[in-house]
Amino acid sequence: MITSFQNNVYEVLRKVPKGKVTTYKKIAQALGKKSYRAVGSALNKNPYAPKVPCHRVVKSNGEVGGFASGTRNKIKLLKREGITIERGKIDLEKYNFRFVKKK
DNA sequence: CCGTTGACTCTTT
DNA sequence: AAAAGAGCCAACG
Repeated sequence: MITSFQNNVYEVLRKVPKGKVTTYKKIAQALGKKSYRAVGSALNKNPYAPKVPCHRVVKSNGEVGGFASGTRNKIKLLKREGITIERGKIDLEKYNFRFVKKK
C-alpha cells in the first residue's frame, strides 16, 4: 500500500540528478514538514526502486546513513555515480542538491 | 487511541 | 571528538 506521504517523498527524490545527493531533512523540508524519520521509513519501503534513487539520500552530517540492501552497497553505488566518499562520509558542500525553489 | 519502532537531526555533556 | 538526551513525524499492532 502506497500512502500519500510516501508518494510525496518519491516524487521529490525522483528529481535528484545523478552525481548529486540530498538529505532526509531536505526532503522533509521540501514537503514542508519535519518528518525526517518518516521519510527514511518511506524510502525503506521504496516500491519504486529504480525510479527513486534512494541511495542518493544521506544523513545531514554527511554520513551515508542506512540502506535496505546494506550501507556498503549504497556507498558503492554512489561512487559509481561519480561521488567521492571518504571514511564513509560525503562532501555535502560538493554534492548537495537543491530542490528547485520556486519563488 | 496509545505505545513502540525507525534508512533522522539537533543540542548538550 | 564521542556519547547521551530530547524532538520530530508516520506506519503498525
